[in-house]
Amino acid sequence: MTPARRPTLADVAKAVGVSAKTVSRVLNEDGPSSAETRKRVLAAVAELGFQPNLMARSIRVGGPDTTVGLVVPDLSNPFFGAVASGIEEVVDDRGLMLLMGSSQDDPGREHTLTQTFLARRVSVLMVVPSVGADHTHLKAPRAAGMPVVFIDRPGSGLTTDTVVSSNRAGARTGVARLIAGGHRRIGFVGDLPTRLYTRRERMAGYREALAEGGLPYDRRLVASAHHPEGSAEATARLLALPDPPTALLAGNNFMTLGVISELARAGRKDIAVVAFDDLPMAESLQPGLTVIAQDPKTLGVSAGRIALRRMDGDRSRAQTLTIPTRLIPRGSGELPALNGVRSGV
Amino acid sequence: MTPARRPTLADVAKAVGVSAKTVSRVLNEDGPSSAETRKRVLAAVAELGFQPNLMARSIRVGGPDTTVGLVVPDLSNPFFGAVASGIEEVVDDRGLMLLMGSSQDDPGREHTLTQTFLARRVSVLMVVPSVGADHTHLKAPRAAGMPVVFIDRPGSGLTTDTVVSSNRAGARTGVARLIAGGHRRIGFVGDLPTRLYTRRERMAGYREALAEGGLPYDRRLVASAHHPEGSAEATARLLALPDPPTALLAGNNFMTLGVISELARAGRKDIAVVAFDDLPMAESLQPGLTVIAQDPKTLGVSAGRIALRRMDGDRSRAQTLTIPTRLIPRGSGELPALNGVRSGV
DNA sequence: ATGAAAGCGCTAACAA
DNA sequence: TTGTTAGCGCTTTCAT
Repeated sequence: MTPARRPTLADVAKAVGVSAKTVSRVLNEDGPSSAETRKRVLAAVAELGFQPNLMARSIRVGGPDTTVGLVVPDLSNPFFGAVASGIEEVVDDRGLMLLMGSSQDDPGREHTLTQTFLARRVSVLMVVPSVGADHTHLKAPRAAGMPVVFIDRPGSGLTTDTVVSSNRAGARTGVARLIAGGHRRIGFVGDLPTRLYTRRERMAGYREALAEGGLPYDRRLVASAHHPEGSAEATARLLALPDPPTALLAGNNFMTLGVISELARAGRKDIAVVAFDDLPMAESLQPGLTVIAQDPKTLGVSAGRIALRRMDGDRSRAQTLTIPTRLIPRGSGELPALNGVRSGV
Repeated sequence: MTPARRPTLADVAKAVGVSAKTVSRVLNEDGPSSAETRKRVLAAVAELGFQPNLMARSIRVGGPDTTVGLVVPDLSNPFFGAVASGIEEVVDDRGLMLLMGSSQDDPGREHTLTQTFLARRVSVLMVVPSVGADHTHLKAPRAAGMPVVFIDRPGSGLTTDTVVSSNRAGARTGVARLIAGGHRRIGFVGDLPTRLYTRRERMAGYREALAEGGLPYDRRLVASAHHPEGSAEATARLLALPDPPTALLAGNNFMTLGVISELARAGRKDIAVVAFDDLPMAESLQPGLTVIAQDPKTLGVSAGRIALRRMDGDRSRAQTLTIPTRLIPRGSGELPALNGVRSGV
């Protein structure tokens, strides 16, 4: 059997015995219509299971689609899930939906995705830029009225609204805490690539704190990894140094998993840890994990608000909004520098 | 200044001095075109920053939109992020994108979302059904060729492809493990509402295991909560019973957070725990958390594969696919029933 | 209060 | 190899 064709406005019109325009009027509460016609039209709509074709509507009206295009590196990363949730919360009231795609942090994929979004005439484009991606192709659409917002990292080749976390200050605060606890050798386990904006900023904050504490920067105390497994290995290497760190800064949620896992495996309860990003069971670890919490939902909410303002005609200068991070002390960052006392300068 | 209008196919055609159809041919690699024209067309496209309007295309071609509509309860829940990621992985090759919306487990919102998706003519509709939601309105579109897949829970009022986890067997295996360890009083901390499919199934598995182990079902050992905080309180109540459980089954990831948090707070290392859903730091807890791991990504991948098969014309009977869960022993489920020996029958 | 005709941006079908 | 015409499903404009 051939599948039943989806009914169109014309089908409804024919069924009722009126013109298509009349049906359109009833459904959109456009011009006037008699109670009688209205009733019969609605009956036919229900009867036929008619669904107006929103694409056809968009075409005719000429306006943009009712979607927000969002490019994230990884759909399964809870951080970006929270961002998406924040965006949705804000744009939902305006009838906008989320069209999402993941770039895998690949500039090529990111470009393909943004092009597709443009072709789909999204109302708003939001991007978590990949390292090495260029965004010059977004200039014209933006000039034509489509808001573009960068999230979590600045974009390149386009000046537009941007929402990021206070990465540098957060890292500095966390490391300062460790220094205040007496630690003098503090390691940093960061993610890759090292050119990644958040990595660079957190690294910068780490170095600032060291400088402020009068501690030397020792590049041997800095390790990097892609995955939790790599992070665990990196942690092991750091602890095997002749003059090992007594405290660690974990650079993001994945790095933290590796650091914690290795410390647990090695039974090293003496190593202080401050971690970037809060994690679900952080407070149930022993000791509890001291974190620099980001606020991904607020990143999304802010991005959404800015976009709506732009859609409402705000033509002011592009702004960069920095969402504060928050140090949550839970124990692991408050461990005294016992080893530090022994092996320090 | 009035924003520049986005260029259309006609604009490109005029700029090059050819017909619209020729431009269309070049861009879609439809019929033949001379190398010369092709070059000039592409130049003009780049020059004007032309982006074909995909919605107009869809309308003309008559086919569905190139999107997969996905309704999940909560975008920020990593479980559904993983599901989404699995779907995307599969449908990406076919040029399909994810259009997502969250229902907050509200049947009304779910209905609105699915209606919007229908109006947008999504190629595929995937839904994690809310308790109490009805899906009869999806019958016609499905008959008209739009695949509908239920994920994680069965839908209602529509027979269609469904992908779920082996909730019952998983729970049974987990509880059997505890019984094998000598536990005779085993509590269950489940989520709400109790009518939720996954909750019911896991509860059923819990009871099956008790029965198989020759243990009585004691409803006082069953507690429920919405949030981790509630789960923590529920756990405390269970442990305060005159004849308290010596082991607990945590019903999902949020419940687990509460259980673990309360046990840590109370310093109860003697309570055995098996938890539904794996969690990032489960192995770093002390003892490591024994879990019944679901495979949300595979849920998504399977749903995607089924949908593609349907799009390719598969008209076979609707199938229900059950994705296995996997018990991962890490210590917390292997604790001996010390209290059980003392206070058991 | 309702309808007829034109057109949104694009492509199928048929010429040339 | 290229162009012309018509039409997707809807809404705008202008009549009636």
